[in-house]
Amino acid sequence: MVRDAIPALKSHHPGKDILAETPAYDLIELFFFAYRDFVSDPDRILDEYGFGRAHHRVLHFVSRNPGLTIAELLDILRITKQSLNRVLKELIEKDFIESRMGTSDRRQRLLFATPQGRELALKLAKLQTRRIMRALSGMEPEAKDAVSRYLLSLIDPNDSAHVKHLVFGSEET
Amino acid sequence: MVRDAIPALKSHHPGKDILAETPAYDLIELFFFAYRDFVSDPDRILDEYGFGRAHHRVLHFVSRNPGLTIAELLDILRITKQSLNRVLKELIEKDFIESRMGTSDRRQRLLFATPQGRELALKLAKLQTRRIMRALSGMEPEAKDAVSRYLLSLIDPNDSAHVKHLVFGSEET
DNA sequence: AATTTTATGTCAGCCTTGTTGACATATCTC
DNA sequence: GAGATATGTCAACAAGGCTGACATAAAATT
Repeated sequence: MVRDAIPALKSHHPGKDILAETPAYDLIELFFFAYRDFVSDPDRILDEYGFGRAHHRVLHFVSRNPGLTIAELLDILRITKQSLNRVLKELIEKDFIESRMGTSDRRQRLLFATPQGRELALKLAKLQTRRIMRALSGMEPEAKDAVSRYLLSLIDPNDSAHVKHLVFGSEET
Repeated sequence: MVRDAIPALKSHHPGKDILAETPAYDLIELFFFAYRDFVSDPDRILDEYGFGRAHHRVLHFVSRNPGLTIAELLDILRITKQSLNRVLKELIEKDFIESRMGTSDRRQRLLFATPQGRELALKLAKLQTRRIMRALSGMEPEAKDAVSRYLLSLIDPNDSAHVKHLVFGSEET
């Protein structure tokens, strides 16, 4: 480990061993509190529809990726198909998501948000965006990019390519 | 795009609709994926002890804030005392946390992590720190500060002072 | 054509972690 | 002494994870 080659890893306290990894309590705890509040916004609205966070996640990714298959969705959410099916069934019954048979592979189900589903997904995304914009508003323009790169780097390296494609891959306009 | 259907949402600059708040999908989704992976590291170890994420949160904040009271812990975690008590009881029984009667107010319970508790808390914090350091390692030194300020600003303004004090306030050694 | 693999659905039951409501106890405050 | 406060506890319930087993249709392989 060529520690000195990476300034960010250099120790501020010369006595402390860098390998002991002084815990980054600040970033750990801020992450917890930020996430806690970040997901609380949608909760209130979801309640009115009889939905929970699990429904939100499914609706969000389906709305953002029309034609998503069950397998791809499972890979994104990292839950079992039984867990997914419970909430997905409700979203389909209440007409927020539509499931069509695959065209090339007819075993697959291609998922689409209905107009009603897209509307709710957008409403929730805007809510969260308002919080994000408020946070970014006081910061330098480069900050957003730094935050974005930080979050991306927190993701398991195995998945980062996949996530990158999902998040940035299909930029319309 | 039926922008003209809702006059109140019409933009001054065609194309850039301020009030429509184009969703920050990138930061929304990256936050989800980053958090998903961030909490997954400790999960594996907690399993070996028969603990879950709820135990982790309690142990973490007690370890970081020796003498924390039940009320303060409830305020941090935002859960009911019944939920807290379930996991706290287990942590006390298994000797990871110790509960002492308050000195000035004997109704209060002051919580302390035992040596075993501190050890586990530290082990988990180091695991998460490793992920954080890996993410920061490729970035400019100012990036950490930007991320920190961003996360802090995501928190409900009502709580940010409290969180700031909790996270940065008591820098011991 | 027969077989195997794959994508999905579904039943049944369990666990963790959140919730509400009611009630008990000790201690502090007025 | 009366009332407020900090905590503990019982019971029941809900959301959203999990495992295991089994079913079906369609694709892929042999």
